[in-house]
Amino acid sequence: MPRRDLTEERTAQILDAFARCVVQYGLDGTSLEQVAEEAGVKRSILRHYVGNRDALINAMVERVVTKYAQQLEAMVAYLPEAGNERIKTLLSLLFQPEPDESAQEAFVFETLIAAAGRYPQLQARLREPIEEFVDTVADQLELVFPHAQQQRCWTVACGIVSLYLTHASLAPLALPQAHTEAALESARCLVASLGQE
Amino acid sequence: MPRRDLTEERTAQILDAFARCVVQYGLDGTSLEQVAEEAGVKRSILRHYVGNRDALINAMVERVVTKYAQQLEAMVAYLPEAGNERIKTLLSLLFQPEPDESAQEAFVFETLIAAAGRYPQLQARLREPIEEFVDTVADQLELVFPHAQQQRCWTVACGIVSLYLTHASLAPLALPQAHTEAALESARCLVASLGQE
DNA sequence: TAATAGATTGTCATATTCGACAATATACGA
DNA sequence: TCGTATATTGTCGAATATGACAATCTATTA
Repeated sequence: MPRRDLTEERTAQILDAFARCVVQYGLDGTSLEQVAEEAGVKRSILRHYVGNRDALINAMVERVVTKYAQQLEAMVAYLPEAGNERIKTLLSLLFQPEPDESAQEAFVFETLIAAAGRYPQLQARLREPIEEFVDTVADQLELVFPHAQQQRCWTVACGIVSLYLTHASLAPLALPQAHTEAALESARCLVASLGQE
Repeated sequence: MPRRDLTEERTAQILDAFARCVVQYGLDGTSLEQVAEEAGVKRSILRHYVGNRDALINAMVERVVTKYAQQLEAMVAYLPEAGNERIKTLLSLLFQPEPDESAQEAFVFETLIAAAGRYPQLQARLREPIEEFVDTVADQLELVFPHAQQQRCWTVACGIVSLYLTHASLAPLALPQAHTEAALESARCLVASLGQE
């Protein structure tokens, strides 16, 4: 007899709006009023489905972390089987021009990282996706360079992820294409070092 | 007969406070009231010396950019003459554990970068310090590897700067020491590639 | 010491924010 | 069709934000 449960849709709608607001107004500087307007709902709705700011932040942290994991998984699934092409494709995917939306996601993540200094529990929660990203890249490298030391693969993976993160966060600057190419070239250079043993 | 001019001190005091607030409340989400309180002055003082939010933001952009340039200059001046040690010292300086204050500066910079999407004039202003950073590192590399192609040096410089930026912005996560070492090792690997021609 | 330019403080009107809760509307099943 | 659980809207009070400007204080120097 009750009405259809809209919790999931409304929650996603509100958290997406929150992410957009955070870019401009910060994690603690975004008013719930603004979020509601950005989401196109009344503030009472926001309050009803999510709660106060603490609840909003916690919900977004979970959303960001799971989204990250999904994207990573999707990317790995997309890679071709062939060993040679596998790393090549991986690097192409990482260092392609980023859509605007992606830059927003990157900045929200950085905002959460900066907040980790204040909210210690956030530290551990945010370390996970980073570590997982690095480990996943390291796994791919080990597949293609079975003779390389695991530690070397991990180090190179760290380097690649670092290069990618900067690439993503500097996107709004619209630097000359050469910067992206340099990042890609640097990543290739690191990978190549694995084959020289 | 007039009183001593406090414009510089007060402005610096206020802009530093603004930077601290921006980390938590964002560029447009920080109330001038909060900035004034953080700076330990009345809001009227802030208004007197700096003005409204637009003026505050513009002033901080200039401050961030000039600070960046000064720090870069100071670092280069500190490097030893000896060619071998020069790059080694440079990398040591870049990839040492960052003080908390530095992480804050990095995030403020990222916040401005994210805002560059909204304020196009910011784009050009923020590109400068990045380009200068890369060019400076490239210069150091050319000094030590005179036989390497200039373009290769620039590419490696791009990579090193990227690795550094990620290192700085992930600092609040307090990742295991191994990550910093991996970034340093990756940077060394890129540098080493210049000597293999 | 007295005059003065600038520092500092106070206050007011208007607008926004947030939490809380009451009130209403509507889709679904019985 | 009707009851009901849920969605949605409305509103109130306390707190805070902002711009403008008036008022007061104080270090400096003539």
